[in-house]
Amino acid sequence: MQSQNLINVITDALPNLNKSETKVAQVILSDPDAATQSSIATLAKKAHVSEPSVNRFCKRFNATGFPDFKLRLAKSLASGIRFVNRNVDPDDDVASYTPKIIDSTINTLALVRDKISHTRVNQVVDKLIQAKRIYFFGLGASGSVARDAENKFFRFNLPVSSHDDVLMQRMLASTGGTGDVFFVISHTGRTKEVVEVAEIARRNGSTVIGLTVVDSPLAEMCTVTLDVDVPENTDEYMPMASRIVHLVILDVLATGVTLRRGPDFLPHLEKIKNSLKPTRYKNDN
Amino acid sequence: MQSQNLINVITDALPNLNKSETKVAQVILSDPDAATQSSIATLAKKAHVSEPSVNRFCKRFNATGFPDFKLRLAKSLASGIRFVNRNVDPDDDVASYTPKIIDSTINTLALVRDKISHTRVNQVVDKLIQAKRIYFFGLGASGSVARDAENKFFRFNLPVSSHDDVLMQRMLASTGGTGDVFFVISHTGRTKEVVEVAEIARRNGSTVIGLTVVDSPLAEMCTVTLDVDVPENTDEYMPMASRIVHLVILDVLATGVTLRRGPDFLPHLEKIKNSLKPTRYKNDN
DNA sequence: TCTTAAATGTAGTAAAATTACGTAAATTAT
DNA sequence: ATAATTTACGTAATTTTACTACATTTAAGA
Repeated sequence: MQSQNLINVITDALPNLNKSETKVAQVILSDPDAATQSSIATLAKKAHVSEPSVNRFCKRFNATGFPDFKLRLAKSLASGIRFVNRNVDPDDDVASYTPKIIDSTINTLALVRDKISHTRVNQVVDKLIQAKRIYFFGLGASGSVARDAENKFFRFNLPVSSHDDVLMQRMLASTGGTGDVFFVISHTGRTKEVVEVAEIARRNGSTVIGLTVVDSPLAEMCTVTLDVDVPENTDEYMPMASRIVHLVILDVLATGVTLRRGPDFLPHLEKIKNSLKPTRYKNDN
Repeated sequence: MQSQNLINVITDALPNLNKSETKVAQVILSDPDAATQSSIATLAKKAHVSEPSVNRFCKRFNATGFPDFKLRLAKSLASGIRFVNRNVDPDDDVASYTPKIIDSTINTLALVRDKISHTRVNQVVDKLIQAKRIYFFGLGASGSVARDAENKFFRFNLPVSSHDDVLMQRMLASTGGTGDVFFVISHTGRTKEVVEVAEIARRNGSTVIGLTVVDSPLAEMCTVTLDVDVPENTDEYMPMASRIVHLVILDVLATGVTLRRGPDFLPHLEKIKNSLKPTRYKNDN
């Protein structure tokens, strides 16, 4: 993997290096932080090798040159990198598992940020803008995602509802038609009931949007799919990141819709916000 | 603070910079990763300023010079996290607002990771382990967080329920007692109804756990509070990050409980996982 | 409007990194 | 063992990059 820690890479490569490269490696490993702040000349001196040797050393590790190498070394040294991609151990204490779980969520989000299709997002926003009515469907953990989505989207002055009852979902899907958008959320994309509901809705001419996994049965059934390629967690201790990802994607969609509505729509949002003020103790925003 | 992220520092300083420095800042913030790989000349060209201006800019941020500045920038960029705290503009397109929203969520999570009190997390896990029964309470957006929590915690073979009905919450709070844990989730910590419910539960001898804001009326009412110091979003376009944070904290708590239960408990979790297999199309995990 | 200070740019200089090339060491084949 | 060939390493020149000193412009204050 590209994001593998440079220091580990160097340590691993140590036995395969030749004389002068080993000298350079040792100097860097003995004080990587100092290395990031030295010039090629001082480093060469410290390692008792020539400058080009240091340069060649850098290129061996896929850097374009010495400055690039230092940059990558600096990134490896950054504090934020700590727990990246590490799983929770059965004997971890709070101070260990807390950042691990949060970091793992952060990494997943970063992945989604870089991979999500903007075209698709746009298409979905299009559909949501055109909708006369929106239904959010989800079962299990996706049920609360659907509910959260309802809480976000009712603000757009549209009939919106969320459902986690399979029978209810079937009935609604079969009564829907043009102008109705069924927004189906599924962590696996393979739950039979969910796929069937999507099929029913589709057959009746409704728009079906899927927030689910690439190439899943559900994805194939939808008008547009926002397929998220979140790595499946095999670890028992690790929580499901897809819920979080789905929520954030719904945030993105809601923002997309708000922007399309234009600035004239903002007072309406403000009104909703203010409606809650009397329910709160003072010193509020 | 020294470990403060350079990008945040630049963003904060933005209003105090003079013309050419602002130009430089904008170019760097718009693509920090590119900045770390450019020479002072190319950066100066991009920002339409002279090279010494870039150099002065770097020195203003306590760097010894341009290379040192790039190094520090690189560290801030480590682990794929862009800490940029840019807001969504009314005329942003998908490609702009999508990463902005995800980055903002990531940024908030990173903040929580560094600030959350491990002692408190431990205390809450203690209480949850000892609980005979757990009620998750939340209104509005926190309602779906509560529901998600229920979906996670029922796996521990405990009577668990979630409620978003104020009357129901009051009744349950007043009938509770020792061994009952009321887990109250609130974005603001100032919703009167919620604070009252917490008070009722507390009076009846139940344990009240708050997932809410520091120094809020709710926080003061609780046996233990996990107070999250998530920056309030004033921007209309920006989604509420606290929901996500709350969900992730609940992930952390659930993991804490799982670990305390020990390895003997894993087969039980496995059983629940397997129970869903028949509901899915094949080729599943 | 003049004075002064701050901001920015120009041009020259120094430093750093890279390349081309040559020599030395090591490896292989004879 | 020694010649041939490859690989490793260094020297020196070149190029790129960063920095400094100073000049010019712009803005602010009197």
